[in-house]
Amino acid sequence: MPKKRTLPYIILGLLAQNREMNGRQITNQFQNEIGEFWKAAHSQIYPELKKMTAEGLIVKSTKADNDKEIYYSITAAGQAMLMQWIKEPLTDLPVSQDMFSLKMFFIDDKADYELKRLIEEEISLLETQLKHLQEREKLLFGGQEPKKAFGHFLILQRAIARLQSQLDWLKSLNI
Amino acid sequence: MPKKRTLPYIILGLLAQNREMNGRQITNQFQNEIGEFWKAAHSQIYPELKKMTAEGLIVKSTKADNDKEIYYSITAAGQAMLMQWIKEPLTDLPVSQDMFSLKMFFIDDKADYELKRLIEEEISLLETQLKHLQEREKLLFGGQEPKKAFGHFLILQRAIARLQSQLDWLKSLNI
DNA sequence: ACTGCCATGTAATTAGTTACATGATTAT
DNA sequence: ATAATCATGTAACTAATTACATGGCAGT
Repeated sequence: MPKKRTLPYIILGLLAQNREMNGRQITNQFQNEIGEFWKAAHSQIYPELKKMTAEGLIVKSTKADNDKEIYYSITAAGQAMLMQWIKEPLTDLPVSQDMFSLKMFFIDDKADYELKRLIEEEISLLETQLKHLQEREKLLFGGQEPKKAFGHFLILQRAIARLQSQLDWLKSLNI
Repeated sequence: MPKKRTLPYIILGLLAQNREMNGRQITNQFQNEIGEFWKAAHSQIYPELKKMTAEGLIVKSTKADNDKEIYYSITAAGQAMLMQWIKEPLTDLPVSQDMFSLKMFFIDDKADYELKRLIEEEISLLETQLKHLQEREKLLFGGQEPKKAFGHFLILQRAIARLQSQLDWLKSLNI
């Protein structure tokens, strides 16, 4: 039994929201909110789009004036597969491959300078990301609960709350 | 340039703390605290141990009465490489491949039943994990700040705080 | 002219997962 | 007896990363 794949579902989800996207537009999605939870390079996406087309989950088309850009749309079969995926129960929590925690884990001595250094670096990274997400929230929703894209709104709220609480915790340490 | 590896450093870190472990003991570490941040199956660990032995980062030995169990210890070269890794600056935040957030992201409608279902499932998973970590904390540290394994203590504290704040946030939602 | 971005693709390699496999020991 | 756990290993496969590659178009 092969490993459970995720990337095809993300692509289906994007195409369910947009009706038509090219490979580059899909790739760019991983630079914002989705990038908090999944990364994929264009070199992985283009072959995946071909595979999904062959499987009948998406269809491609080109514009009359520009045959360089290839647009994809979701099919009924793709829609069905996306819904089935969302309905599958959550079986386990994610493993966040967190270098900060991993390195900390191996520092035995409270007085080790590296401990302090790691905490400062992590605070800096978290603050930058928090600012970025707060700007995204303002840009996309402006503090208002939206009619559509409600899930998107929620995960952005959640990511912000999570960053904020991590920062609070780190700053409360007396190292 | 190949992708930055992490597993060898984790193995070095464990052997820096323990002086001698066999493959199974190393594998088992991924079921507790380290498992929050990294997963590895024994089928990945055994070949890695051989590779690291060939590179002179660790050395192997067997007990006189049991040649089935192979124990490994860290070398000076291994120690040096571990310290160098810890000193490398943190460059970016982890991507937690979180199915809950991903699925939520694709739900547009606040009234969609799947939204409520996902939240309930996530709460259940988080509560189970929180209980587990609270028991670990009691077992390992008993509420006391330790002299040694201070980093271990901190990441356990941090994981618990993070789970707690995620639960608070989910429960505060009115879906 | 040069830099950067749009747009798509392939090649080479590594990391990680699942499954297959063996044999010993311990508990019910 | 037989099931579970200890202990080590290999084989087959997939996912993902890095690097290589091409050509057009827009701005300075």
